Amino acid sequence: MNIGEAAKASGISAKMIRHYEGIGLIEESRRSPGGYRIYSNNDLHTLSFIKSSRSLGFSLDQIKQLLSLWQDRGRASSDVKALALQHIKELDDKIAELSAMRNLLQNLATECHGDNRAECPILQGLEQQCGEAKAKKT
Amino acid sequence: MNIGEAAKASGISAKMIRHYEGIGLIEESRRSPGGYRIYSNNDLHTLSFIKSSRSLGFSLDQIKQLLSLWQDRGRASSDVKALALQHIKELDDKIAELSAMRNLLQNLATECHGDNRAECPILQGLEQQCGEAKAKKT
DNA sequence: CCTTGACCTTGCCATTGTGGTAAGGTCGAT
DNA sequence: ATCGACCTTACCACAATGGCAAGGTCAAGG
Repeated sequence: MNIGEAAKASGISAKMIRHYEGIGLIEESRRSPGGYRIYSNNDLHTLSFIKSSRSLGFSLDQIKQLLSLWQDRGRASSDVKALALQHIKELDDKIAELSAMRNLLQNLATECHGDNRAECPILQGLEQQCGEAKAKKT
Repeated sequence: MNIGEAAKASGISAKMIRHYEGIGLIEESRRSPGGYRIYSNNDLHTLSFIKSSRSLGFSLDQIKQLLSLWQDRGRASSDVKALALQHIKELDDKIAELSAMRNLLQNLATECHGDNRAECPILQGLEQQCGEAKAKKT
């Protein structure tokens, strides 16, 4: 099947399929005489695996590892689990970070009348030491 | 004060201060005869405001709006609150998305023995319809 | 046989926010 | 005069995705 069909079937855009090939996440596909990429059901299976992994928030780099474990019959499930647990931790950290932001902001917003007067606890909060909320990049 | 001191005092890197100037988030600063940027306490105040806003997860675009409201004596606090509520919604959406991922992944991980055998429910989950987890970009 | 339209190809640019590096200028102190 | 610490601009990079443009392929229908 062509890339368009593979895209539709896998839920990954044609653009991204080409990109994944370019960065070596998937192998270069076979080509038709005219140069069109051709995908087998097996390829589609791989694309779907990638799609699922992306849906769970794994990075392309992590997916590269997942893929090689997936294709390694001699893998230890502990290796997979380690990757998963690490990602769960990343998710938890991010969730905690966002929740902290949310709560701080919610507090400020609650105090704000939200009328046509200029006085505004939200702006006052931002003006002050509000930066205490440590928001680290991950 | 020079950009280095302003950076240290505001918690925003010199690199970013220049960048913010470049994209018009802050005005071009005064310059010393030698071409060095010079910052006043007032400028520092603005930088701190930006820092706080970033800590709460506002985008630079949103911060541009916040800044103009902040500097507008005739603002209505409702406008600020609207911005804040919108951002809270964004945060909530993101948190919900990440939590959904986390929970799905946690379920898979719980079922995985994590030993040296190859059988692995996590990989099996990714292989199957796991893509059900709709993870939309925001 | 030739045209048309749908699909494919590559390649480059944009996004968001931040970091890095390089080549050079400034400044204060010795 | 010189040295080190700081500054300047101007590029490149990341991650993951989208968009556009100029051109090639292919199948169907006239």
